[in-house]
Amino acid sequence: MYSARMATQDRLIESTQDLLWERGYVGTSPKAIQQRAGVGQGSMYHHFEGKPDLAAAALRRSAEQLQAAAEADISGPGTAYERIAAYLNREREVLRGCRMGRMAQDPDVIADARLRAPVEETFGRLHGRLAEVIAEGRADGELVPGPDPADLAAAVLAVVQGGYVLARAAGTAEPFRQAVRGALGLLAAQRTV
Amino acid sequence: MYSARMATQDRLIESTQDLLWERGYVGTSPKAIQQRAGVGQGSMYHHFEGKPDLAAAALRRSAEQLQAAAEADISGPGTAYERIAAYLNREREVLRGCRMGRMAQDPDVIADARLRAPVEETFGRLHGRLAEVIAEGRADGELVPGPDPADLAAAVLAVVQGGYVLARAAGTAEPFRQAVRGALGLLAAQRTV
DNA sequence: GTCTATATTCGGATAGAC
DNA sequence: GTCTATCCGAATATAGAC
Repeated sequence: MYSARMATQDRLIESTQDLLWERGYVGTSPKAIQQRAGVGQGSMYHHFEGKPDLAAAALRRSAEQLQAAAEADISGPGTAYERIAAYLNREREVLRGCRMGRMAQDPDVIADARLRAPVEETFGRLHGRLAEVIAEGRADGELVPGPDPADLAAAVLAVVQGGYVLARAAGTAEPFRQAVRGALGLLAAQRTV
Repeated sequence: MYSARMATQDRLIESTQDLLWERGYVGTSPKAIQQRAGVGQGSMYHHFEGKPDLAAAALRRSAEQLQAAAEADISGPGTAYERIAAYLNREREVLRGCRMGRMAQDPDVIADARLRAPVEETFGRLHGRLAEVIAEGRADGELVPGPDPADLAAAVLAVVQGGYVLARAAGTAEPFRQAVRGALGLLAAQRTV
């Protein structure tokens, strides 16, 4: 249930964002969305064509938010290592998992280009930015020559996404934190300092 | 549809294993299981109490199979690095994702101790074995002193699980392979050789 | 052990009044 | 724009015949 001040569309979108995060696409029903938004059936179908349409809007918004948050860390001040560490250490609410990564598991999302696009784009951009930061670190002499920056960037992203998986499986955030420490330990060995 | 030779229970369990992998727990209906197994309603409810019971049996079996496969790589011949590389490079059918990791996303699985146990146990054992191998590599002088073996083991596991996520999001196996190459590149730098 | 009814609720949506 | 009524099929099971 959201502020009565907020526009109906926005309440519907936010409810959908939350439910997709918690329960995934298959597990999210229009009725549940309406109830959480405090909105009736007719209202939802007036503003959106149906569940896929609303989900697409919710995923687009989540993608924007996630990209903005990650960008803030990755493009912050500091060395390449520090910026990657900032990104890795930012992650929060580990047991809720990643809003975008979760969607990658859902066959109905993967099968629908409109739903998959925000997910693919989010990881594509993050990957690109991380690879740039690593390449800059190399160029500056901060990092030793070694594995392809694109490969390292993928490994960093994977540690985060996999960390979420391990944490949820374990019922505790500890595996996520271990994985991040492990990855940072390995990256630290790449520094010339 | 499975061999008519196979016992009804086994056909039901295998159908369930496949469907849980493809569609997750929420996305898997008793009817779909029966159809894939070529078995009627009554038959399924004769052998199993219901969907949760059947899912528990399927997850237990998948857990055994996954653990055995991973154990074969991790405990094979070679140095610590080579055994980890064997594990990382073994992964297959990347776009299908991990049968166990997928379950970690499903709230109904996570919430039910009986369903979550096989998932938790699988990752727990894999983590333990990987940490042992890394610790052995340290003790043998193959690997330089560095991050906690438990942290490195978690990072390795996370790279695999996260690699699956990135690959499915991208619609191609490439991100998985990049992440594995990146992780192996970082691990290679830990060798004393 | 397996099959065919039957039951109940939910999922996803349309129709039309206000 | 929002509400209520209604629709149809799927999800998950139970009952009882064979």
